[in-house]
Amino acid sequence: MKKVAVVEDEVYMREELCSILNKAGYAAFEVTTFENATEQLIALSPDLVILDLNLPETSGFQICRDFKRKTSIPILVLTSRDQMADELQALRLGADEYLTKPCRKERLLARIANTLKRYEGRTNLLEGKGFLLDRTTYTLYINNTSVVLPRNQGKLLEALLSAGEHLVTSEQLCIALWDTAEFIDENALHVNLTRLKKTMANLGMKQQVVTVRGLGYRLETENAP
Amino acid sequence: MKKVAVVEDEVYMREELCSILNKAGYAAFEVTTFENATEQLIALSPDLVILDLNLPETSGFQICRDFKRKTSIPILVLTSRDQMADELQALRLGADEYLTKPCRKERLLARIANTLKRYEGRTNLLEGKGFLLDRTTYTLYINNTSVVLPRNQGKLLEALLSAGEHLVTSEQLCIALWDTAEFIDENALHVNLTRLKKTMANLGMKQQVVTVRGLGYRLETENAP
DNA sequence: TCCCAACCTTACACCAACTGTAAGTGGTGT
DNA sequence: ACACCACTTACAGTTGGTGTAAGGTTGGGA
Repeated sequence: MKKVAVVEDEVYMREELCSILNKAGYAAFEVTTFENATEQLIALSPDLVILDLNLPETSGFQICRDFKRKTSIPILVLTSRDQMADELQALRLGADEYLTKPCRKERLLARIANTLKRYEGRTNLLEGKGFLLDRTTYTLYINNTSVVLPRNQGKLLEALLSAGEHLVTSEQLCIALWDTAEFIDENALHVNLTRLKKTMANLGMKQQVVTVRGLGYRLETENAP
Repeated sequence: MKKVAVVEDEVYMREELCSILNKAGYAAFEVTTFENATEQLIALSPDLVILDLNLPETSGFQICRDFKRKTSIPILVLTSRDQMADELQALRLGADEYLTKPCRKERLLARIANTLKRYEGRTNLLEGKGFLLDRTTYTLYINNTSVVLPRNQGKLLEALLSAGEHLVTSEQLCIALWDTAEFIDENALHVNLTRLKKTMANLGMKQQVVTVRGLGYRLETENAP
């Protein structure tokens, strides 16, 4: 059953929403304190967030941006603010839908279902500069096409990618590959790195693996020519 | 530059839209005859389609369904029909956005940008009941996880899926597998089908392969228990 | 009821792709 | 110039996908 988080300060509205969601077969969770709403949401890790914009103590916009920066969970903004500027702002900050109150429950449910559908399978995607990586299958999406990376190359790219563009030591990479660093096989690691570099180059990826002599490796974004 | 197709019968509206799109940095393409609109769209393969519902000779709903069955390109419905029933119907048939005319261009552009962003990397996904299939790599997305199908199983599932739930003959499946039906190897086909059935069962998929004796195969959706 | 064709299952052997090994090359700092 | 680290390449073992073939089931017509 899909989890939906409801971030709304007005009690009656919140309960009404939860009731609708539960009847429609979702598991609804209420967020009732807002100063650390983003952390609460991350801890809850729902499949979708319904977010009001007018909140006490903080702004819905703020939550929207913070949450989207850390997750790829969809956000549906449901608000009484009907100014276009608000809508544009919310969409720009990463909201996936923007509905204004009052909103009939059929429309709300249809939009929720629609949004969830489009996020199907998107849960395990890691985001790189100009590409996406599925951490489960190591399918790489780039330039409107996709390739399945060999397992080792996938693991390496995942390890590098989840470090942002920070340095990753050989040891960490060994653990990523073989779940142990006891008997580090530097050679095998280098071979696998070479292979990854080659396939990334062949795909024309914007990010490339850079070695930091004596320390480890990191991803680096190519400068525009 | 992203390609946007405009399916709209009213000349003034169409040109206006294209002008807005071009100014915003998209490459706009007009569709002006509608009886084979789906084929035209497929041939064009834009990054997004703007679709009117009231068209001569055919229905926007029809186009929406047909197009979504064959591609995973996003559709933004832009129509003067403001009845909720129309909106629900469009969303159910696979539309990604539903805007009613008149619509300010800022809102339209914001929604377009938003939709395109969320479709990044998803261009080759075929949609099944409760799962998605990447036609390039045969990565299967189901239940918040993903698996890469062996190539033959992927080809078979792709062939079955793109026929909706209609019948597919052995001959068609052979062509899908080996690009020829000259020397049909019924046996090898059956073995591959068995394998596909087994992996689908193991994944607990809602759709399953049903054989129609003497005619061929088709996908069937399991009834709820 | 029996029979035959269509279909399914299973096991096995071939083949392609990925992986680690190992030997040899390049390049960087002292 | 040397030592050390990093890279490249080739090769062989392993794994997993595929077609083949043989035997088992199913279903509809005589």
